Amino acid sequence: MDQSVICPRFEKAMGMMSQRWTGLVIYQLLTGPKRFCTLETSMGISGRVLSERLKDLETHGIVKRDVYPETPVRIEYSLTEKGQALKPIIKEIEKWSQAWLPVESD
Amino acid sequence: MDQSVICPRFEKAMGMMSQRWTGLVIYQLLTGPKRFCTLETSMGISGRVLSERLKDLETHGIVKRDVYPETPVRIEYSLTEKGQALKPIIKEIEKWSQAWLPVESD
DNA sequence: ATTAGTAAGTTACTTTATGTAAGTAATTAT
DNA sequence: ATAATTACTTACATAAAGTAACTTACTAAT
Repeated sequence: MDQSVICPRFEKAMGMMSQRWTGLVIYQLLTGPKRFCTLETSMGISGRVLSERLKDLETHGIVKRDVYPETPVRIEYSLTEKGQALKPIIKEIEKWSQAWLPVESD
Repeated sequence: MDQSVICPRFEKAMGMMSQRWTGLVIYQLLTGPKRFCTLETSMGISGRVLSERLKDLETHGIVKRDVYPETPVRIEYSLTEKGQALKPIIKEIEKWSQAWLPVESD
């Protein structure tokens, strides 16, 4: 019953971006590498889902995971080139929100 | 525990766009007004959720609902100016998907 | 040597969101 | 009277996300 008249690549990208938290994770990583606990507390996502999203994004080649064997261990997540290429999308969402949403939203 | 360092307007926009189906509904409406059953079958969304999404989008002033009392009744959904303003976001997603996703995706 | 602390997760369980399929209301055609 | 069509809604099932406690690996303090 899949009436996909829509371009499958577009549909895939949209499917990814419309998963809860994905956009915000990318937004956070646009300002530089971040560690797990920083993302967790700065965006209020649950560890369970953050873990899941980072794995997905890594699988899709959008996020890179680097381990620094310090003490305690430091693990940093950052955007790959493919991930950085999502910046224009985030910027357009930012522009739209500033143009069309009220400053005092409930 | 809400550590929202993020701009609340941006967060709201992102929250909307990252709800399942929202982006695809807008994508469909960018090509002109559509009726319920057309959206339903062309994108494979369930009627239950489509109904919910259209109501939300109408509440947010993004979608307009017009009733034509023909027989059987025709109801058309279209984008408002605020909704049309989302076009650049969709276009950027389209661009990214064409630049970074393989043609043959499983 | 035991206790405590920290980062990065994972696990078990609960709540919320979405899918499925059948049902409703209004109208016209047969 | 029965069937058909559109635009939904409702009841129920499954999938996704939230919550809080637990694990592993390492070090520092008692």
